Amino acid sequence: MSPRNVEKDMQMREARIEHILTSALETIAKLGIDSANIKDIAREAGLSVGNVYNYFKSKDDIFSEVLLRGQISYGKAISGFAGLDMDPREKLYEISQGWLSTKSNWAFTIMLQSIRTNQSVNPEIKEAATRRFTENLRPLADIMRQGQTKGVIVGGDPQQLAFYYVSLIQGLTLQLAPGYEIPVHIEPENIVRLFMTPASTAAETGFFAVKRDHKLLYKKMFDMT
Amino acid sequence: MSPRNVEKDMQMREARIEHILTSALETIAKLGIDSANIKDIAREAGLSVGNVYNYFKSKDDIFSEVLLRGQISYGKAISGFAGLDMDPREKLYEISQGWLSTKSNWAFTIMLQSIRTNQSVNPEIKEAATRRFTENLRPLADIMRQGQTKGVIVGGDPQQLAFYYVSLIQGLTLQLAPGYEIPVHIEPENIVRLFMTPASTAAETGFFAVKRDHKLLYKKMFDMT
Amino acid sequence: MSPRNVEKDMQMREARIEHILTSALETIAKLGIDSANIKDIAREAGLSVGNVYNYFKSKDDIFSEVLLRGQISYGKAISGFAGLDMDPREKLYEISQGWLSTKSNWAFTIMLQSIRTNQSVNPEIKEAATRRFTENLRPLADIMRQGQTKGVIVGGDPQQLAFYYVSLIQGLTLQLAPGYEIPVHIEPENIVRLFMTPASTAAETGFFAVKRDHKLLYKKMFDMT
Amino acid sequence: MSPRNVEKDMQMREARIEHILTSALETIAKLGIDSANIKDIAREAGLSVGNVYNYFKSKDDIFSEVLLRGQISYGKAISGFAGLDMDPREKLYEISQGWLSTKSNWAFTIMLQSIRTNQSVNPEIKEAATRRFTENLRPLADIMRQGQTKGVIVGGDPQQLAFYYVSLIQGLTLQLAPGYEIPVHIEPENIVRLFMTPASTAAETGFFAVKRDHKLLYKKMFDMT
DNA sequence: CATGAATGAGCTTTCATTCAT
DNA sequence: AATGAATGAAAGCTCATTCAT
Repeated sequence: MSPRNVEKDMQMREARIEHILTSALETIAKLGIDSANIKDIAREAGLSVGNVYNYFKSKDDIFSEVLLRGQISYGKAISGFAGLDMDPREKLYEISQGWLSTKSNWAFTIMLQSIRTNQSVNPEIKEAATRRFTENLRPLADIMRQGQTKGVIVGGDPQQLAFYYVSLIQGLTLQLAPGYEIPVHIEPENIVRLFMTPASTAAETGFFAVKRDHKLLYKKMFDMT
Repeated sequence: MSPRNVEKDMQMREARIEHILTSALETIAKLGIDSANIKDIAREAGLSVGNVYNYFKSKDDIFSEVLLRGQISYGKAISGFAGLDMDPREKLYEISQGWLSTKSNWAFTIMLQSIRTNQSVNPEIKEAATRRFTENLRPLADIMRQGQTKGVIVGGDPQQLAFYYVSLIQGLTLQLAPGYEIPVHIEPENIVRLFMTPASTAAETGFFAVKRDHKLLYKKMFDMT
Repeated sequence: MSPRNVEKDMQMREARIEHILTSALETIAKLGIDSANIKDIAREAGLSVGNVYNYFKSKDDIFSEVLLRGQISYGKAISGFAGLDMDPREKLYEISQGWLSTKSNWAFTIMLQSIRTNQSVNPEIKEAATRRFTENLRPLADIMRQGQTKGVIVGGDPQQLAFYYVSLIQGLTLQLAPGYEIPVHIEPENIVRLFMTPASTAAETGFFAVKRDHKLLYKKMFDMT
Repeated sequence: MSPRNVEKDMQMREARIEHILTSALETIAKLGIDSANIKDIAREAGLSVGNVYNYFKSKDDIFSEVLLRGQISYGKAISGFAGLDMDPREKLYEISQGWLSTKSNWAFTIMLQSIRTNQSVNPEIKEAATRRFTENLRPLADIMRQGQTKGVIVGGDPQQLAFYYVSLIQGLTLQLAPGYEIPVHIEPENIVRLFMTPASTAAETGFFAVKRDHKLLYKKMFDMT
């Protein structure tokens, strides 16, 4: 019937969607979420403005989809770490290191805040974004609990600890936004140490010195899709 | 005509400026930084749109002035704490408690990020905001150092610790943005404990139970302008 | 306080609103309802596009307001006729003559239809327009009833007769749309005769020949606001 | 290749064209003439957008073709009635009843008006639509004349009477547009009575009570293509 | 200083039409 | 013929900023 390969079309379409989302994220990372408009995103993607609307029904749709995929991807990565047989301290280290070294992550953080606090955004989208954020705390709380069981992570409500950890990471992420850097070093091992028990900290001799291709592991987790 | 009148005029003008800035902050807190426009701010201030422009030359001007004054005020408050003769842990507790309990503080955090990452904002303004942020780390680092000297705060570069602390507080502040709350408790004493030494944590028996009108103290510091 | 005359401002504002509505009607009459856009209306009114939005919140708002005022005005005129002490046949004649001789009335008829049948229009607006149309049938039915009582108007449900009469007038109105005229004369007295009883028609000798400044009377009724 | 195939192709093509036109009319009837776009029409027809352009060169082309065929079909039906050996009153009754009971006829009326009043439509198309409308008055005038000869239809210029009759029917048709109904009954016999002579009306005892499958006859006339 | 009407650039979105496959 | 992705010209609307009063 159709002179075109339907299956290939579908694949192309999915690839385009992916491409637009990537371009949107990059545009936000470059221009800031306020200045990033459809024209810029389309240009970044190498498409016409009108064509973008063949794949997404609105700008909000694009933005919330970018955030959605980021949150899902992040959630899977953290869940992956939670399920690994590895020192919980090391898990936190890997997560911190991986997240902070990925250039455009601050854009995700900004988007999450923007979507949650912007009055003109559809309430359902806001609610969904908040809910996914909350859900993503769970695997992190699991890691905290694992650490507490082993006596290497400080006591207290694991979910609250997870919340502090995530807030700290997000806060730091924002400081890493391009343009004007803050002249203070960020060292993942020091971040983790804040959550470690006295004994654990004392005993730890060169724990973090272990060589490992961190990025690879983190990336691997992210690709556990 | 008389010098008295001129002076009084100046005071009136300064009061107006203050009032507009307050209204701007409240509007942002209410509507989000994207939706807050001049008309809204003018309405909140009870002024006409045109009249607002008699006091500020642009919207960006208002926003960066709001941020500027917030940063200065915050800096003074922290410096005030740094100079006090008080247990450093208590200082951190007071600061955490005070900051997190002030409703519209998340708006400052959003503004700082918005100004720093928005491409259309004047680079000088961005640079200034970043610089002031960095400067405000110093008194906090002083408090950290005081704690380290007394052996109650964990070791490491005090400025880095201050940076982590501020990032954590800012990250938490964002989660407190109105609309959709995250169902996790935030307890200032637990935040401070993350930065305390083993010994300090162990010895601390009911340390934070001391009754005090925290808000009053924090407010007092903030009003040291 | 205000250096401007507030009352005068209000009057100006009302005049502007009126002016925009008139311009909108004229634009529709000139270009057709499909082609009439805000830019055209603004140009016709001698205003900038943006300024139009200081008086109306949307294009639909303008259109439905035009229709609303037209319907109200029409309703008042018909009610006025219904209350007059005058031969009902003459009332119908006046109404027919007056309505058909007003140039832009076809635009009202088109608008009513457009608003009622356009899926993208707010349902409340559609409902309101339909309701007002129905309400405006009543005074016309009163006139029919008056005629029936005097034995000069044919029998049957007065409201149904009114509905037929209005539909006929509206149908004719549409044929009068500018551009390409239909080469058939429209004679108000013949229209009225369709609704007259045999006796009434027979007895009528030169009834409609009576000289009168019809337009004046009709206009007068319209201005009974 | 063979002549047979060419002929069959032509038939297929004509069937497609017919199908698209029907789909266009249904889409307009469903969504209103403003909202009906090519994508909707193509979907209704079960074709791709691009393929529709293999049969029509523009949207206006489709619309004016829908109207053209409707007008031709209507003209043939009326001419058919004019040529029948039947009471003229009955002819009018059949026409009224048939036209008003066909669901999507209001769409034709709207289209006629839209095309005639829309400035962006090709003038030739507008002129043609108006001309055909005028031509279609003739057979109706013939029916009026037949009635006048028999003394059952009121006097006056037959063409003018036909014009009134058509306007009335069109006016009523618009009121029948879906969405918000006007709560007034429409009774075809009452419509016809408006055009009947006193004697005719008096003598008529149960004239319209004659049972007949009206729709069938009307349909039959319409299919005289 | 005070007002809010006025401007116009810029944004998001729609859609008839074209075109590579 | 058949497809739907691609285009680009508009449309509606918003809003920071200016300006006559």
